[in-house]
Amino acid sequence: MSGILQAIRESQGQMNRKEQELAQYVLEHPHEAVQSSITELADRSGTSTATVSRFCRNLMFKGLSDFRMKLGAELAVTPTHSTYQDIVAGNSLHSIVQAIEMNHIRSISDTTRQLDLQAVQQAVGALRAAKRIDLYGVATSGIVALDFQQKLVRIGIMAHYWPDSHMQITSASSLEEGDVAVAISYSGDTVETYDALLCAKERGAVTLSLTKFGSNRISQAADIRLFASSLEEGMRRGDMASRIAQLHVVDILFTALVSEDFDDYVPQLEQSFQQVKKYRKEKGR
Amino acid sequence: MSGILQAIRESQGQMNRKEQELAQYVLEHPHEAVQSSITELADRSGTSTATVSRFCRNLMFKGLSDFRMKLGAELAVTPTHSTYQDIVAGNSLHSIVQAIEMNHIRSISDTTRQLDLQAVQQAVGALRAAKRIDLYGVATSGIVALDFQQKLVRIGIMAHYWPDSHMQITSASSLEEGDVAVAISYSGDTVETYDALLCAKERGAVTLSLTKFGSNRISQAADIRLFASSLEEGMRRGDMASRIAQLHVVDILFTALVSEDFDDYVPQLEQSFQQVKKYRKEKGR
DNA sequence: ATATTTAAGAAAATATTTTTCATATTCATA
DNA sequence: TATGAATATGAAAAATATTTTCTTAAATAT
Repeated sequence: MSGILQAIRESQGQMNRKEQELAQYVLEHPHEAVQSSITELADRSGTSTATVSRFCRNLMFKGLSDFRMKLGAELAVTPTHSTYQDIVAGNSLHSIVQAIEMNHIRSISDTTRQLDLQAVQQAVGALRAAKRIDLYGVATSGIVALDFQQKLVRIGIMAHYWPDSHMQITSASSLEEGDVAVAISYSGDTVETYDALLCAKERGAVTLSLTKFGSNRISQAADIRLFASSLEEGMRRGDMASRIAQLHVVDILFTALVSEDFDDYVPQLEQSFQQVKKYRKEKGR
Repeated sequence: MSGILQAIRESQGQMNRKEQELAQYVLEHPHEAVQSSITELADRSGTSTATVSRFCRNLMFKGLSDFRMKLGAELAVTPTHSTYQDIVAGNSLHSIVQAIEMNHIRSISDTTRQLDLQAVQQAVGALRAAKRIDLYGVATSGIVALDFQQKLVRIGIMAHYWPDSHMQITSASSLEEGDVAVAISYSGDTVETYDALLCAKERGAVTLSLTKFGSNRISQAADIRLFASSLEEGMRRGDMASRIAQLHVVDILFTALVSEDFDDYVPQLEQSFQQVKKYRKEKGR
């Protein structure tokens, strides 16, 4: 099942009654949904145009056309890698390997399909302009934050990540106007991460979120929202693919950043690489 | 090139002057074209909305939205270029996104292709049998190690990762026979990681390596060798894909481990998930 | 039981797309 | 070269589609 449909299914429970009905219709007839106009969609799902419009906004799309475009793109993807596989007891090693490969590849391409390039562009602009960048996240998302920090530091950007969530807030509280705070959370509901982001926002920092698709507190609070698609519910087995998808987005951000200031950053990257190498050599081995 | 773009190029010669100009714009900026409204498209291509509308009908689409939908769907299909893409200065955001997607997907499937299932099986056996598991790695590979540690701890396995490489050796020196030491290093040459692995080996631990493909000191020293493929290119820009590939292998190991002892581990996973949730709830939000 | 909040559709306001229509341009022919 | 027919094109009108506002109904809290 597609990342967007999966996201709809996951958040269906939190929706209003009519939106649930609409969600149901979309889940059952995704192809019709992508092709019909708002009136048709409203009629067929037994709702109203207003509800359809709100439904799309609530899912964090820019509107119906945006929803259509992105779902359409996802549905178009070749059915070779199409269905996410679940992993259960006593699977053969071979089937496990295949399932994981499929899930990872799928979540990377789903994430790419629904990526909002304008939001990416904005994010890159903000990151470039920032004097300082703070990263927030815990557990699996903390690892993604740490990864991003490493990359940023390597090109000489002052980026901070504290594994301790109190320190995350402490750090947020010293941000200044124009700095950037990046909140990473699969669910988009992690309390600690949300708090740190709010604090950063109060300080006047530009806030950026990287969460799963759909509506959630963290992305709602953020100025710039990025989404990583993933499949599974509830983060139990799920954070494997979601983490890969998040790292994928981090790589895109980072590469775009480097690409924009190629002449500044690439020598930096090269230098940090060489310095580490040299330091290690001198230690005598 | 996509079928629709190809068709446009082929019939471009027979078009009216303004439609040719529009066709040119679409050929040069297909992604902008699918996203913009008719007014934007008319403006950017230096034509009028009437021309845009007619253009679509002339190409036998039902209208602009139909054209958008179908071109969008075509563009969405991942181009299956088999070669890794390099990222250079001033790339368009879109080409960056495509290149990264391609590289990541490619490195995941390459890694899967060359994975030695017997080695994986041995690794899983050793990990299951271990009283304690030590993980070694620095920088990007340290993140992979940390990720693996988190996963193992979640199913109740005593796994250690120290970001400090002296502590890695310290930890290694207290391993015992039958414990497992996992060394993660893209190059396979990282001094600190190598030292920790050697130390673990001396203590009688089963040693496991996760490195790039080919011969390198760390994998030579290890009892069980796993390889993650990636771009060659010396680790500077390459470590994006290599890290994804390494995490992919980690996921395979972890899933295989869980799958073998499903009834023990899955409740553990579930419990650790619920405990975190409960603890967070109690904090009152 | 009453106030307050929330949900949802009708209708109004916007925005988008298509069609019509008037004009400009090209091309063939005398 | 002049003339008329055919075609191309954009402005504006008409038709559609989408979003927002406003009102009422329903749910929830006080």
